[in-house]
Amino acid sequence: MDKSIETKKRILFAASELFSIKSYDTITMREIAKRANCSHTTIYLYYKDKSDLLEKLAIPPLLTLAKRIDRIRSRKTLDPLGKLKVIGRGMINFSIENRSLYLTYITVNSIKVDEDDFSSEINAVRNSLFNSLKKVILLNNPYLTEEEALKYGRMIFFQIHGTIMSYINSNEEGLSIRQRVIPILEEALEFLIQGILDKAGPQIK
Amino acid sequence: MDKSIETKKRILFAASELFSIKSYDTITMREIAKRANCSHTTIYLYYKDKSDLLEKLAIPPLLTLAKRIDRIRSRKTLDPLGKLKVIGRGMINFSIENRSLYLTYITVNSIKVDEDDFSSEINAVRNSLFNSLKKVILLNNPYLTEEEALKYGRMIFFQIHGTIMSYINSNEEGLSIRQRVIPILEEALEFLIQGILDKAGPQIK
Amino acid sequence: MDKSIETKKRILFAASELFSIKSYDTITMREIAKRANCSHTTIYLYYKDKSDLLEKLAIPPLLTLAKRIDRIRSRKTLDPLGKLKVIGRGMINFSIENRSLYLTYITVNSIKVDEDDFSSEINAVRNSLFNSLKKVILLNNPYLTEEEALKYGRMIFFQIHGTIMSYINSNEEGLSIRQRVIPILEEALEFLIQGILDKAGPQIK
Amino acid sequence: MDKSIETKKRILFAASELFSIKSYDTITMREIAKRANCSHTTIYLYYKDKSDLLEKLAIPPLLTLAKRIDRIRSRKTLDPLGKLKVIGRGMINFSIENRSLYLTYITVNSIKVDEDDFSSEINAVRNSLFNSLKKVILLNNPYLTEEEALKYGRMIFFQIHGTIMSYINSNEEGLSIRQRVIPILEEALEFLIQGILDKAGPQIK
DNA sequence: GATGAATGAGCCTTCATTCAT
DNA sequence: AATGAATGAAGGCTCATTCAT
Repeated sequence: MDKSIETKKRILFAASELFSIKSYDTITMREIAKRANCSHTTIYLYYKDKSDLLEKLAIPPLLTLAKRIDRIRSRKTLDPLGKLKVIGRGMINFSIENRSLYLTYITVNSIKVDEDDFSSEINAVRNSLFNSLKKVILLNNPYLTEEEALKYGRMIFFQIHGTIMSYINSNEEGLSIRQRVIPILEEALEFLIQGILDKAGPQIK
Repeated sequence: MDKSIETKKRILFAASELFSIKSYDTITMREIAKRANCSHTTIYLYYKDKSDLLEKLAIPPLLTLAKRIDRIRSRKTLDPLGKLKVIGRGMINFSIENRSLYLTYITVNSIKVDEDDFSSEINAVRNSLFNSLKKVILLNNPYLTEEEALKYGRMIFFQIHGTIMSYINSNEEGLSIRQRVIPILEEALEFLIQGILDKAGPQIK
Repeated sequence: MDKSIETKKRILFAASELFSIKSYDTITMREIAKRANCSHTTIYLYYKDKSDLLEKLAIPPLLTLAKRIDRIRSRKTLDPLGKLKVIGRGMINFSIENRSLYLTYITVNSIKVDEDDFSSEINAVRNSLFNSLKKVILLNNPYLTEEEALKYGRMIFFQIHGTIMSYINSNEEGLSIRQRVIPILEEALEFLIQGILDKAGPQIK
Repeated sequence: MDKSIETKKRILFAASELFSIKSYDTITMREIAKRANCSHTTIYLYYKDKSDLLEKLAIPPLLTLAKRIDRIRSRKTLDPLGKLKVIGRGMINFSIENRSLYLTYITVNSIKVDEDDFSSEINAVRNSLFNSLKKVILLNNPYLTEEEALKYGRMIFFQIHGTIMSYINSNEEGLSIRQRVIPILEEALEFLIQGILDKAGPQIK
């Protein structure tokens, strides 16, 4: 019983390691098995098939990210802009640690999109992510209409997403990416928030 | 003669359509052929192999885009911010028209990067694109150091890129995308440029 | 009219050149066409298909060889052993000039053997060749029974054939082959004929 | 375990059968598989690829033959000519039993000769075979120079080789071949050895 | 609980061959 | 008389997946 659980974990871990450096299509079951130190047939004991394995793999980190963002949002010691920066950094870190999963969530490229279970789950998480972003925007400028909040939520997301996409498929080291990219993102967030404050909240004054 | 050219085009178009929704590895020659309404062997009449097809597919539109941006940059009747907005709109239009390819250029996902010919060509164009962006930034704020210009060039690019990536894999209509996305992008560009002016050029005042 | 014949010839020549350096399977119609400076479809104007081309190609040289051997056999200025040597040399030359045809005749490997027309024609020629050999043996020792003549004909043929097979698939230069191989063959023929004289014709004495 | 070994053998056998009647290029993996009563993919379970299969196929029997010849050479109860005859018979038997492979060794037809591992191994064995032959010749006439021994070694080999080549691609029964061919070969060997003795060793007298 | 054995589907590519001009 | 366009069949090979133990 114990052993079985351990094997299952080893497989998941091996797969996640691989998914973090290679894309879905280029990963083979045998490769995963090798890393997990078991036969490739053993994988089928625990996972229906390759895409099942990916789902199982993908959901938890996504949830983690969503939770993490939520937690940041409600942290009291941070000012609204600070929160946004931390979130941005969090997403960058996440994208680096889960390189090819990130792509998977956003560009549902490789996964059969017709498997509703999965894409709906993923969509749920994605939406919760958007929502968090929107809420933080509202924290920054509480006078925004719902519509404006949505719009600026997207704007911010686009900036973060674009940043991430610029390296997501490269082989660059995580550290090097962070050093290069985080300062740019933080400054961009400052600018954007400033713009949002200036333009959309004259009444604050 | 006529017919042959037409077939070649059909193949190219089919491939580009597919490349717009799937990654290199998951696209098969037979799939392309089916879409192009010809036999998969016919493809080999016009393209050496799969990777050749991709190259042929990618380079020309990229060049067009680069040229277009360059032309905008040197237009005299536009103020610097206006130029940036036009460029942003241009890239969005391009990404919609070549939904297919945009991904390919930026996320060199699938292509064996060790094939120098290709990646160098693509990189060249990509760099010229970056450069144009940088130059327009400098037009907006001539007091920037080279380094700052580079940094803000990237920042702007990330915003545009992120915007584009948000729909590039969807099936949404071009018009609908434009309506939804261009206002956000233009406002974002305003904010960013404003930030760049405020922060990096206090001496202007 | 003229032109057509010329094209046909060019094709045949190109094919024969190729067959002399490569094996049937590795030669492609396009390759032949290229060498013949015409389209590969043109070949089908003159030859039913690839194997037809080979047949047309194979018979004449074989006939030539058979005739040549016959002529040698009836040359008056040569003693019987001399004739055999000249024949041996002739076969070696032939095998060098028609490297891959030689193989084809003897090891009917590549050609569909069920095409009776061809194999029968080839067999006919092959038999006439054997016959010539037998007759020369009889010239050397007229006291042989028919059966013995057949047997020694084979023996001689085996020696020649084995010699040829030793280089037929190599890339060695014709000249080098000749220098290396002809002396051995001639001496072998001497020995064999001597043996045939000694043993099978004591009555001559 | 047992089963796997059996399958592997079946594949090897099927391949060898095919190699005995067709050339490397014309044999397909699927064809082998059909004969071996398994899927063509199964072959890849046991052999890296087509050429690997051929290697595995070729080396062992060749080694066996080389050893066998060596053993004959050093047998004390046989006179030199007798040894040669036994060797000749051995090679004929071998070629009949491995009809399949004989061609492969000698006419390295099909194998990419640039794969050094393989051709070197095969060449090694082939050379050892030649050497054995040479040594037996020297046993017959110890007064030969090294060069002469080499030359006569070849001569003998050509006779044997030619004999074998004459039936190697036929469907004739082993027994029938032996009856037809061995007497001829033995007599040929007698003649050749006699010639070698007469001519190359006058000093013996 | 785990695995070795086996397979079918499918991929890229080549080639002889036919069709239409 | 000749050719460019197009194709089906086939080949080597890989991979996810199933079966039997």
